[in-house]
Amino acid sequence: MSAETDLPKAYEPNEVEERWYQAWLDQDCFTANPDSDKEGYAIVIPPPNVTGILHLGHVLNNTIQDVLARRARQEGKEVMWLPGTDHAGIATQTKVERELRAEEGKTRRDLGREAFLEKVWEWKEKHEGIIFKQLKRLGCSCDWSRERFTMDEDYSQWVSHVFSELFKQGLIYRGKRMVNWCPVSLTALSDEEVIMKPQNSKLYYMKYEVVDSPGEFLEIATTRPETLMGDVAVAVNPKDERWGQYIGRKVRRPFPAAEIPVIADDHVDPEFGTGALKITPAHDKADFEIGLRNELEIIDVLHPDGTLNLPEMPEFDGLDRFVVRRKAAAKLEELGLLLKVEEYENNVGYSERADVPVEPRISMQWFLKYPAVEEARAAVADGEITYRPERWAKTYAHWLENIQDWCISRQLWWGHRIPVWYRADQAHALREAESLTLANMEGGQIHVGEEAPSEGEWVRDDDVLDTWFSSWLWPFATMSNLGEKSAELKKFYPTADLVTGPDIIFFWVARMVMAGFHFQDELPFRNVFFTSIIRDLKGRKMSKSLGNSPDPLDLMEKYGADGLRFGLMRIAPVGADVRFDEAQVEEGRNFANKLYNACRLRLMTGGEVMQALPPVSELRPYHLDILQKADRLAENLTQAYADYRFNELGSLLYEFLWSEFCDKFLEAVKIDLRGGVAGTATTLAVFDRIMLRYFQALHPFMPHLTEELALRMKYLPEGSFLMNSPLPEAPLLAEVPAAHAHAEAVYAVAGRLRNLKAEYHLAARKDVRFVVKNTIPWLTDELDVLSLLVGAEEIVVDDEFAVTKGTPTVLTDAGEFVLPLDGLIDVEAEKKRLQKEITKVESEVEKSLKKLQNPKFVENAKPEVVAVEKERHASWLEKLKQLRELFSALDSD
RNA sequence: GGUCGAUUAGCUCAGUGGUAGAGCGCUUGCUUCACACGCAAGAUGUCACUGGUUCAAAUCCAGUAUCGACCACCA
Repeated sequence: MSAETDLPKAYEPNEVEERWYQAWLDQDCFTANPDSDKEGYAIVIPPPNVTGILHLGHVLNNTIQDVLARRARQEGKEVMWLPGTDHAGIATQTKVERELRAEEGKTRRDLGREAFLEKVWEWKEKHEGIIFKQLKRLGCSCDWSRERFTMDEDYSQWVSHVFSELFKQGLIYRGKRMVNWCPVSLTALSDEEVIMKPQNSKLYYMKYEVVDSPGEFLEIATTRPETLMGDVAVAVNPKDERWGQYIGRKVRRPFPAAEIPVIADDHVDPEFGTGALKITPAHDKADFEIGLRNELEIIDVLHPDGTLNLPEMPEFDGLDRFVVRRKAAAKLEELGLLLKVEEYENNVGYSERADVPVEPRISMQWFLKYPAVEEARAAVADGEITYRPERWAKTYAHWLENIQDWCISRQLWWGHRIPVWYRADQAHALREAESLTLANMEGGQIHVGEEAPSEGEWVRDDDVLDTWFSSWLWPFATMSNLGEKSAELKKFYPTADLVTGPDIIFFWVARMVMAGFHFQDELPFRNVFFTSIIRDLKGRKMSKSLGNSPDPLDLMEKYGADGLRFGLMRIAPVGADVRFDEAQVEEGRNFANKLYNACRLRLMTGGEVMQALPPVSELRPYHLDILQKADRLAENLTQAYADYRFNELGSLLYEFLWSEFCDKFLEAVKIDLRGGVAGTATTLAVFDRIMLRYFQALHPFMPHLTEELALRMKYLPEGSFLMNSPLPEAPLLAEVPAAHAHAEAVYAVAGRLRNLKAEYHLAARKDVRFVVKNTIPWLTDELDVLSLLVGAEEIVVDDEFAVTKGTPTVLTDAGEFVLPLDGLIDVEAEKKRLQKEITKVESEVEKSLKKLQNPKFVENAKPEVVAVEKERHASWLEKLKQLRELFSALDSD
């Protein structure tokens, strides 16, 4: 016996996985060659935050990408899976600021821009790469030689170039606009970074006195009394009869005291509150619009950090907006102007990162009019880009059709600084200018570009760009330097598949499509696969604060990377959320072990690897059956890949190996595998031919295990890798002889006989004998296998066998099987068993009869459906007849 | 308010018009010379509800309920 028999009984993945990953790296298996003759296939990774760590969402997402990449290699394509990270402006800066405050008690302003940025770079150096180490542990076949970062110098050149181009095209402008302001991060946010959350608020009803009619009041409802100091008008709907008489008159704002006009505006909903709306143009988007329409003054009463800016009212000045809300309400009450307060649930916009309510605020920002909007819309609508699941295409289209200019400036330090320079002598005026456009550049007042002009003194804009303003260039800026049509770009762009979450359709996917068209004249990817959100068993999102998010590294330690990959892929439905259960990963681990043990069985038999199949004439039904199923598996996998049905791929692979290959085939040919029998060589050949193909089929899901087993089984020449071996094209069986069907028949009979044994509590007994009567001819050749499958001493053919009363008998398609127990069995028990079966069969007969007697069924149904039904009915009828005979034999004395 | 999903076994989910499925869990029996991370047998369903289309509906259509996601300037 060889050393292989000393293989441990259970597969131990950890050492194997580490060893194979290193081997792949050492042999440059993941490195893409842009000069290759093969067809190019590329995926760009959705760049994780540079200092991020791996969570289950990443595992799902990246496993899918790895499966696609590995499959594409097997299909003979030149694969480039390009990895990289995102600088994640707000997220990273916030982390560093928090650390700075905790450790040194300083703010970023205490350090100054340059020193602070140095800190952030240090932080980045310290924490970057963690997530990639984790992806390597998972087995991801990224081309690590091409790792990119959105703030790499080359990449930054792209960002600045794109800004300049868009500015020169008149698509970027600067202006004072109402934006979403985060009072904690002290920066503007895009609409997409604002999360609406339902909030238990209060609706305050108050009254403003009518100036020309003392004692008469206008009633107003608001959720934000803290902004009333910025009120410049009260608006009512012109059609609202209750208030029409006040339009054009004035009411008294109680504090600071002022007379403000009552105006008419269609926006006001007469049904809501009192039908009168206080107008605070500085602190509400809708009010701002109304202010513009009515040329109202803008009074800003808030500091950027959300505290009140109202020196004339020291009781409020400097206090937080929410404190002032209560104080203002109290003051109204004191003044007798507060009518009532109602509980009220409304939606409040929160800052995605800082998780505080955003403040609508007028500020000077840079905006982009999106380019290539129509092309981007059409690409998905016309199917040039395929969305999976398709329904996200509608979400995408809706966004593009209602697209708003993108606020791209951020009042942060970490990021790409806006490449705009102001002439030093005019800097102050330019910074405050109502608008800045192309005209200012043409007039020589500003310069746009990464470097200041050599002549004269220039100062740079202080703001940085939204992180997504760099991410949207990802598919091509990672592949080429500015101004260069790189080999990579020629070979791999457009990329094939993008795998990402539907939550970033607007942030990222849509914008990449626009950038692709605008800057490369070409869409950036052809397929977008949207992964599902992973939830816990209670349906909650995974989150750090809930503590319901298992660490993927722990899971890999416990179950192996392959186990985690397989478990997750099997449960990832197309387009719905996944409820994560560790038991599913355990299942993946168990599956790896099952395969390992099937191979262990083969290794224990020993013998050479069989390179060719014996002629079909030498194959038994079990061989034909499993070969045919292996071919069918390959076809089904191809189809499932075409449809991106990863969960189905998992199920197909699982089902074939466990149910078909192990439970049926291996059990049927076990004698051969113990060696030294006539059939051994044939069976080994079938095993080897199928298993090599199966390793390839499974490889994208379980790359480490399959490489390891292919090596141990000596299926591949020394030094070659399973991951690089192309999928075979020809099926294992060119033609399938009819005898393959005998195998399934034997398995079915075995099931019935095992069932019978169990009913008489003989499941564990190996010494039982069966007699078969009226069998079909070919079965006699298969009785040895049948005995093995059933766990019987022997099964003999004896048409003359006299069945004594009470002897259990089962009817099968292959004959009448008797389990002679010679009086051990209670006649009544056997009658009961038969009666149960008769009842079952009777109801089947009735069901199919009913169907066949329906003339409309016979007329309208497809002929093959009717034929099947007829056959079914006939066989049930025959069975019923036989069962009744058996039963009456018991009954008669 | 609008849009889009989901609802199938105790749990997680497959199932695109023709006999309701898998894994886990549960019950029973097995330490059988690949595997107890295993083997064998078994029980378990108003396919959310109400209508409609059809010879035939878990499947197609309409509505209802519940849950969820996204969009939206009712303060």
